Amino acid sequence: MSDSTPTRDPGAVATEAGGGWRRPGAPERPSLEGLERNWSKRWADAGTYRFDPTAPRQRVFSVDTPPPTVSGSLHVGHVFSYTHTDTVARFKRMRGFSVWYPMGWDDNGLPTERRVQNYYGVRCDPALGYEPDLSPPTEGGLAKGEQPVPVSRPNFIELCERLTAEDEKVFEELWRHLGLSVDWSALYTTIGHRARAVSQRAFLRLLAKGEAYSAEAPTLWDVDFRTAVAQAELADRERPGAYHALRFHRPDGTDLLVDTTRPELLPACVAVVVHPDDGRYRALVGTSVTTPLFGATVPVLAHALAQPDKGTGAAMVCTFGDTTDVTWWRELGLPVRAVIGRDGRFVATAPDALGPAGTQAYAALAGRTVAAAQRQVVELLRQSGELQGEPRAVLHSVKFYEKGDRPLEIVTSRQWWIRTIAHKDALMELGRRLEWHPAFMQARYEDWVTGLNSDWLVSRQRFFGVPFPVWYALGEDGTPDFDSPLVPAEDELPVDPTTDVPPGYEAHQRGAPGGFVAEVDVMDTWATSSLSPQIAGGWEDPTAGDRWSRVFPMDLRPQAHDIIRTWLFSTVVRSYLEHGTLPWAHAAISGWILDPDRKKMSKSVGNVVTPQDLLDRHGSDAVRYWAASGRPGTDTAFVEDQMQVGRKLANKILNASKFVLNPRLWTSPGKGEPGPAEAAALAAAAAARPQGAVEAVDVALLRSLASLVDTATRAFEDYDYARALERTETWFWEFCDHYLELVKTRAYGEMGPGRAASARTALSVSLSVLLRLFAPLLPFVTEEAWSWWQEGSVHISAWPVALDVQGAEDQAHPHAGADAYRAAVQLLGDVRRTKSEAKVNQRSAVRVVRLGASEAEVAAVGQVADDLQAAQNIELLEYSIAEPRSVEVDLAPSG
RNA sequence: GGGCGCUUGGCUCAGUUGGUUAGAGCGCAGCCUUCACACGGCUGAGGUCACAGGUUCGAGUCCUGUAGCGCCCA
Repeated sequence: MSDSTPTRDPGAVATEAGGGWRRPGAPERPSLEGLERNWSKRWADAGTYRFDPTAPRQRVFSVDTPPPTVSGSLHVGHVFSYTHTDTVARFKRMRGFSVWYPMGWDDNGLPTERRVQNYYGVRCDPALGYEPDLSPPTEGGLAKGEQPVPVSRPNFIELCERLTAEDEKVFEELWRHLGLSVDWSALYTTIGHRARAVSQRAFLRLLAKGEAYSAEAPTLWDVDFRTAVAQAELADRERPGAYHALRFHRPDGTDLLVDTTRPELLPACVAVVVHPDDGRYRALVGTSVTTPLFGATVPVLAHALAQPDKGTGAAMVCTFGDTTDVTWWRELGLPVRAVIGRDGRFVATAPDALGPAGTQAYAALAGRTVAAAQRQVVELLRQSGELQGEPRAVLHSVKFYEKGDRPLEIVTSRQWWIRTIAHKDALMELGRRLEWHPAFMQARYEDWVTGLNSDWLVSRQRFFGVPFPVWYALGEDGTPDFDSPLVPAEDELPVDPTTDVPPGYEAHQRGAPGGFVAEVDVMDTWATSSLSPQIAGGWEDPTAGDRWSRVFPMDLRPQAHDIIRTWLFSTVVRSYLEHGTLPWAHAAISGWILDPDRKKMSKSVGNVVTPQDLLDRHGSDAVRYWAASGRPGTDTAFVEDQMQVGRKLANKILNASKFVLNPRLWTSPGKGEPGPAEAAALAAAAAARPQGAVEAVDVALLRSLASLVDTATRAFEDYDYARALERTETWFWEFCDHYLELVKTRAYGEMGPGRAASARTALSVSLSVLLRLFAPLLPFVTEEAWSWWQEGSVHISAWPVALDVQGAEDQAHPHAGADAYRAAVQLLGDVRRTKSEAKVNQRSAVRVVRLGASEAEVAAVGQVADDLQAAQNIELLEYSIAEPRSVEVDLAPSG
């Protein structure tokens, strides 16, 4: 308790400070410990980040959040990119938008299947029946040598759901701890009821419009996963192979040499092609040759895709060795002689076109793997003398499923497709209309659209996915009618055709002649996640009110650049086909995290760091600081040093706040204990236009702050959170190191109440503005400091506006005080240097400082002389006009 | 093979229309502690901006080419 009166006596003030002043806001020792737990709970309880469904469209900012795959754990790359999005969402919220910011879990598809297989030690066998109380053989993986237990499809799906539910709890906890300002009531998954209904509804509409269709066609096929694979999931990999020169036989008894890297496909050979301009073979085109070993007669044809400089220039066409074979087969009207089955092994029976000798030779291949069959064929060719010379090793690129281990084969099967080729031009135009951040990422999209060579294959021969809502009528002979699929009404969705019954049929007709049969394929996971705006946003959802019309088209799609050709592209396709529009106005593309050696972080390299551990050791704000330092679209090194820097910054914010909120600054001496009324008054003063700042340096500071507000606002508007952070951070350290030290004494009231008030105004306005500028980036520490003196959450306070910061009348004098501040900082440095070189305390007294400088600088120093003297304990400050500039600092004799 | 991005002190990075002695943090060296903060402060050393040409009064910044790294597409 103090009843002291205003005084200029520093000693008296010190006594007063020690005399029991209480700080109603800032704690005695501010700390970063526990902020995450405390504030994430309070935000959840208060519904701070809840979307306002009544906000008009123009006041809504909607985000199409990427649903992370729940098939393992989140890694630092996730923390990195999700933080980027969160900073933008928080900025927009403070700008007055109602932010639609859902979270989704991608628990659909192959990654989940694989994880469930490994975790529970099971494999799905669709032929088995459901077991109600099945308990899996293990939780946590099989030991070496143990075989997985086969389980039914419903049991398998149950296990998928059980494990993803566990994973999702952990994920949500981590995101809350990181401080993502997600509206958790808007959570979605990609396998849940809603996602299945939306996927099926959207599919049925495309089917009705003819934009989705099924067709029997050669399809890239992974023999291990036993599913079709789409173009977007391909990866070219360099593999060693060998050219084998095979002797094909001409009617005149001479040989035609054909080079191939896949001699095992000889029984599937349907033609030989040469380039039309290749003079060597011109006479052959239109004739026939006989294949070695198998004795099939095949035509020699011309096609521009034949490469004269590759091998002998004559290539055999097989059904099917690669995608070029498919092109030749289609464009030259060739027959199918399939030899490779869906299991990747040679089928049991030889193609009909092979003669008796050929059929006999084929018997040695039946049931073999591709690799074994190749060895066998080469051996037979050697014996028959139809292999010319030895195989020549070559390194060639082979198509793989991006998650697969063996080269893809091409098999003919019935699949579902969504039309893209017919819409190439429109899709290209949509890509141009989308605003890309950074802009150069658009090239990835254009490359992809330009290179599209087939429609989008959406069916997968898997178990854990959204079923196609389709049945086929069976004829009296039991043949399914694939051309006119049976479909459910939209209000029945979602359906599972393997258990539900199509309209007009009874359950007992399943599989019976004249009855029906279910489509057993499921949709590829991208066919569902491409509908993330519709799933989360409430498209055709009666329980969502009119939310859809308020959030769509969305404002922002944030994602990483590696899934531009999949997720981004497919979402554009679905939005275009269903709504005729782009799904969003902006796409913000994050880079990757590289380890300090600039390698991409990945589990296989073993350089992955778990995020929870990072958050525990550095604190969420510190980790966010590191993440927000990574510029949009730029790969960023994982450097823990940066997190320590972030932690220091957070700590500095707490302590600078504590200083500005020191009751000695904002309570009139003699008025007794400060209370809530004073705190409210201070908060109000900080929010109002700072008319009270009259001293030159205070005016200059606020002007510079106003400029910072403009810069940070523009940066955020351009999705450049990194620039906003960098500028704000730089300004803040400058503020602490120079301004704070310069005006400290005056702010304490030692130069009178009027001059103190000017500094206090600048300090409180600066603190208020800084906390808000930092809020999207460092949500925990800013909320903590804000709570010491302000009502409500900083995260729903108004983003600062430059005009309010600098004051209206100051606009007319934009340079007021700037010279004084600059001169003060320079002289401050001069004196500090002298003291540092003399190895004395920075607080030690200076007997005299003599400055000779330009007229302008002398005038400027005159405006801050008192502050300078106080800050550096200078007894006598002399300044006069002189050139060149000189500074003389006489320290007081020690002792 | 086509395309995109990157290359600035030991490390991580700023440097927005080309303009005075190229900046910051970390690290390093030296020094300083009651009065917001030792998760602190002050001071300092350290870079011919990958390389070679060109445009210009002037280039880290624009143009051309080369090299290295990374990625996308074929």
